[in-house]
Amino acid sequence: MYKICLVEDEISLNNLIKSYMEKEGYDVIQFYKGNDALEYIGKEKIDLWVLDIMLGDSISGYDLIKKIRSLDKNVPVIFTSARDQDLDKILGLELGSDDYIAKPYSPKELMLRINNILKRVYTNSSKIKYEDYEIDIDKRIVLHNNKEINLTTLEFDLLYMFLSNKGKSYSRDDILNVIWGENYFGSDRVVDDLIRRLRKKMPKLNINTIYGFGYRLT
Amino acid sequence: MYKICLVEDEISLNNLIKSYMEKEGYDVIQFYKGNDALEYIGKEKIDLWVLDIMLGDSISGYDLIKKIRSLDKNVPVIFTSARDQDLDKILGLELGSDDYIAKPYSPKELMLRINNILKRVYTNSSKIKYEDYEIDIDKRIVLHNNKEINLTTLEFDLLYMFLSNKGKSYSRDDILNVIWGENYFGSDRVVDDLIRRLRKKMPKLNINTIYGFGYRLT
DNA sequence: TATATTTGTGGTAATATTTTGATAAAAATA
DNA sequence: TATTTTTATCAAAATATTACCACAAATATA
Repeated sequence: MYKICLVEDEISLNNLIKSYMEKEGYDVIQFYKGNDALEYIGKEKIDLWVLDIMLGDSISGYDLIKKIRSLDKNVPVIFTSARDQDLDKILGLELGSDDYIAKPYSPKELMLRINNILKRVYTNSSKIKYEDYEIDIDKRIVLHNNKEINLTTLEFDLLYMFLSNKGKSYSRDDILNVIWGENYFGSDRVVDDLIRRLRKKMPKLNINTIYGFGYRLT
Repeated sequence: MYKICLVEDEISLNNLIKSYMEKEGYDVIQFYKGNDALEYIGKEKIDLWVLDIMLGDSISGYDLIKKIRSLDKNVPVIFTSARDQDLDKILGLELGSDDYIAKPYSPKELMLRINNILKRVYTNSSKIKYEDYEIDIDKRIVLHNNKEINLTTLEFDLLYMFLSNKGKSYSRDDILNVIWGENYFGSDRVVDDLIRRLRKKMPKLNINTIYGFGYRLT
């Protein structure tokens, strides 16, 4: 069950939205005052925030998002506001904010957004297709005919490196730097073996060997 | 400044994505309807298209891509879709430098893809043309009539040396230093043979022999 | 802590590339 | 033109690189 924290100073609107949310099966924490919300941040794990920007209070939605982001860079946040300038400002400073909605809005519209975002963030994510493979970057899963191929961390990192720049040739050093990091000083034979393991698990992957240089995915 | 054309019929998603794009500094043309987009194609130069496949309209993403490709074979296109089958179909018909992202996606992920593609296609364009040859430095491949010519590491390095300073004359020692490095002390006859091999694989390359000195590409 | 999984290592086999050395061809020189 | 010097060509030999595997070490998991 998702836990949503709702911060809205218009009491009747706040209560109305809360009951909609509960009807959808969400667990709702509600605040009417920015101050109370500010104190609450970090106390419990929240799956989604709905923040009004103007809170008729010394604390605004801006202050809240700052504290939220300092603790969690990814949790989705929906802003609501009556003024377009506020939304522009939020978009200017936020890349993590997943949505905004202008007031006045219909509760139904808000609920649609909430459902979408929760689905997007928590259940679905970005996929890449290659041959018969379906690679889910966020979940770090590879499917082949709907069957999961179990890749280790290094194997997945390597795959991702190849996919993020299809066709590019990587030298052994490039690969060592990307996968093992700058301060790895072991043998570069590990690259060969990692390549071998990835090839074995994903035979349809077209990994070319560039003799004397490195590898590339075509 | 890159110009992106966004075609998406979900109005709120369209607007959200548009503001993300604008925040990244892109110039955005947005369409909610396939028909409007179809009419627009060709009117202005677009650097990247983001097309939803299902447009809830008589016109679909397929129709758009067809017209786009008839005018420009290379412009990058990102497709979005809620259905895997759609992506499969697109994969079947499209070979360009495209990308696909399944709905629902996070705006951040889409932005990452966009940034990557634009960088790859426009700034990081490491392609050099010479006669019928197309040399891609990053990929370390050479194409001739879209067919790959397989060069070894030394051969490619030599080619790259010539291309990075077209017309310059290189002595054998120059070449030994660049390709084999300072601490190679074998015979300089190896240069001849490497030249021979490169000439054989790329006959249209105009490598002149400078009697008593070395070689140059004209 | 015990167990399972993942990652690194070293050796060998398999491959691909480069060098060598011999000879032919071309260019310069006298 | 004859001679010398330099370059082109080729294939076999030498070398370098990569694939593969089994096991050890390290790391994560229960």
